[in-house]
Amino acid sequence: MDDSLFRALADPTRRKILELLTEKTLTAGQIAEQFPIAFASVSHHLGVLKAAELVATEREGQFIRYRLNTTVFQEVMRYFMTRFGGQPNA
Amino acid sequence: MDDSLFRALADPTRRKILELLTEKTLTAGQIAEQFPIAFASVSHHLGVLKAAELVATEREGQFIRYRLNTTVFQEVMRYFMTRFGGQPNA
DNA sequence: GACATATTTAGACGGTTGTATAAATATCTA
DNA sequence: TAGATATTTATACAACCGTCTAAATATGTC
Repeated sequence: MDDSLFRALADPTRRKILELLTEKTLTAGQIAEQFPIAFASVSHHLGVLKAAELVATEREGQFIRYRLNTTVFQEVMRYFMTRFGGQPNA
Repeated sequence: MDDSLFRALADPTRRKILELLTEKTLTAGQIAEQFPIAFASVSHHLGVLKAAELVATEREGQFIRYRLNTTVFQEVMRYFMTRFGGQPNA
């Protein structure tokens, strides 16, 4: 399991970004304006999420549109199911 | 969702500890001897896992026995299922 | 009580991380 | 091309994190 994935999930701002993206795709600006921190800081978080392949991007003119990469979430869920989804220990 | 939970999962040594505990319960020493780092460092990791309630402990004479807390894992899986388990976005 | 074993706690240290501001890059419009 | 908007990159800095050694705590044995 890739370490960058869990590290990316370890920050609450990044998890919030992911939750926003479950509703609909959003541009970087639309995401940034929902947080009280600087745009550049949100951009940094987006970079972390993208490096972990939790999100994907597409340029749309001046804008860059972000969407969830659901494939990787399936990997995360499989990780938990296969390792920790069994019977409780004695 | 509690922040300590994802932060606890963000370290590979701690994830390895959790995987060891899926097999059977183990004492702190049995866990520590499986890693190339100092016992005190493993003890620190165990403290983080315990604070996140991913593991629980029980004293057994001189030893302290660690076991998985499967309840919290169910919460983690529910988090992913409810938020990211749906249809891919357009 | 004295000593050995098991484990945690305290304090220190270097590397990483989240944030900020400023500069750079990319696109659009006139 | 010039200027406006959207976004990222560069740089800096304080806070956090993983690790270490040493000391402290707890239990068992003599």
